[in-house]
Amino acid sequence: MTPQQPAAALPDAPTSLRERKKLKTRQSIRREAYRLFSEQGYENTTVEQISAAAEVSPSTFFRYFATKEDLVLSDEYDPAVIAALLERPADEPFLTSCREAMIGLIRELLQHERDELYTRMRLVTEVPALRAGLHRSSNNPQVLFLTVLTRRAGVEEPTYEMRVTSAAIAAATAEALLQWAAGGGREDIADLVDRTFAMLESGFAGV
Amino acid sequence: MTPQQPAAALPDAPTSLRERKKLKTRQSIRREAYRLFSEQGYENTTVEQISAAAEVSPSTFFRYFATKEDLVLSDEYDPAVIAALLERPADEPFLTSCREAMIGLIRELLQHERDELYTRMRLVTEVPALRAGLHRSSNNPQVLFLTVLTRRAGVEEPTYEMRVTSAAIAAATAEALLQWAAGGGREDIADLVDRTFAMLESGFAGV
DNA sequence: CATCTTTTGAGAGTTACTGTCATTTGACAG
DNA sequence: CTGTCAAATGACAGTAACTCTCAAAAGATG
Repeated sequence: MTPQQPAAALPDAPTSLRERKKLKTRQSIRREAYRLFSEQGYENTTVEQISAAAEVSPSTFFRYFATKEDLVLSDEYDPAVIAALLERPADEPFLTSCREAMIGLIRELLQHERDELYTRMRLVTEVPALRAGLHRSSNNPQVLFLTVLTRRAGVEEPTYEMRVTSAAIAAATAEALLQWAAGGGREDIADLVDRTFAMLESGFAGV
Repeated sequence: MTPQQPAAALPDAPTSLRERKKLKTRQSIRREAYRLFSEQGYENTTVEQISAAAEVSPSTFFRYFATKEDLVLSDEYDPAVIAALLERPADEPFLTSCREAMIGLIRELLQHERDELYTRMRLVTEVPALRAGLHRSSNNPQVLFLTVLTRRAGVEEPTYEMRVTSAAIAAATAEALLQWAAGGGREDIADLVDRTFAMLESGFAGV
């Protein structure tokens, strides 16, 4: 491991008034939405209610979030994940790169946004629509891994092997996060991720 | 491998007139739907159009298929998959059981319903909504594998290790089928599945 | 043929989204 | 401070996938 900078996981503060207002609106929509979700559930909460609570029009809601699912599933971590993966030595086994990168990022994330992450993952475990939505191309972690894998190999098109690898890693990682949320956030997530990758690396020897 | 009966992959013929009619309606809806999909695409085809073409009311459509996605994603293979998996020796590594069971089933399937399988997988590769829908609990292969794993271990609740294993296997198997469809159905699917499981078993050694 | 049960169709309602257009609001030059 | 332009917003109309309810049609049964 090389010594690290504080990991640019968080985008920098906006400058103009316009940008600041947009950010506030976005946060307001998210906050009100989560509040309503916790009070009456995801399915029983309409976009109209969320918009009203956040004091914007439904039109505006959909300008900020393409779908109601995106409210929960979209994040801004993609660039950080890609960066962390690319920082790993290119000759390291990809599984190792992923394990180290993911553990580092998640640790970072837990310090700053633990509650939000927990709420979100909790929702994903409980709402079937969200669980499926995880695999929509817009927020699919598989394409992230695939992107890095392809770039690392220095080729244009990913091979079949790369796709399978990315799919398996994405599925396993998602399972770790879901397990963490399902367990009330009490388990050590780094340990979960570690165990998960150990299984992948060992070819599921014990099972 | 034990010698096999002709694999009860297909449910037996219905008896009463009522049952025969229901089956015909179901097939008619599916057939007209696929025809319309191929003519104008999945997204551009409405349930109303499908219902009209199949000469049933939209109400009836939703009595036969819970959602428009289900038209493509639902199948009747689950019992066959479970049976094939349970036939394997319980002390065999689970990956081996899955590989053998899946290859056997897919071979069987290709002989009888190759065209339909191809059309469906093709649609899944091309329509993002369907790709995500693959992970809805109703048609999620992961829960299939998980069911068998749990039963084989003779426990009530699946362990975390079982969940990760099922998730990885399901993701990898899906990738094999999708790759087969994406390649125009020309590749040998048994070979694809074989390569896929080899990757899982080797711990993705090459990557 | 009469009756009971299952299947169907009609219709009204909900909700997530899309597209358009006029209005508002912040950015910026003079 | 003012006028102008671009970006953001809201109002509104429309679409399509469902859901629910109820009455009519059709197969099952004695």
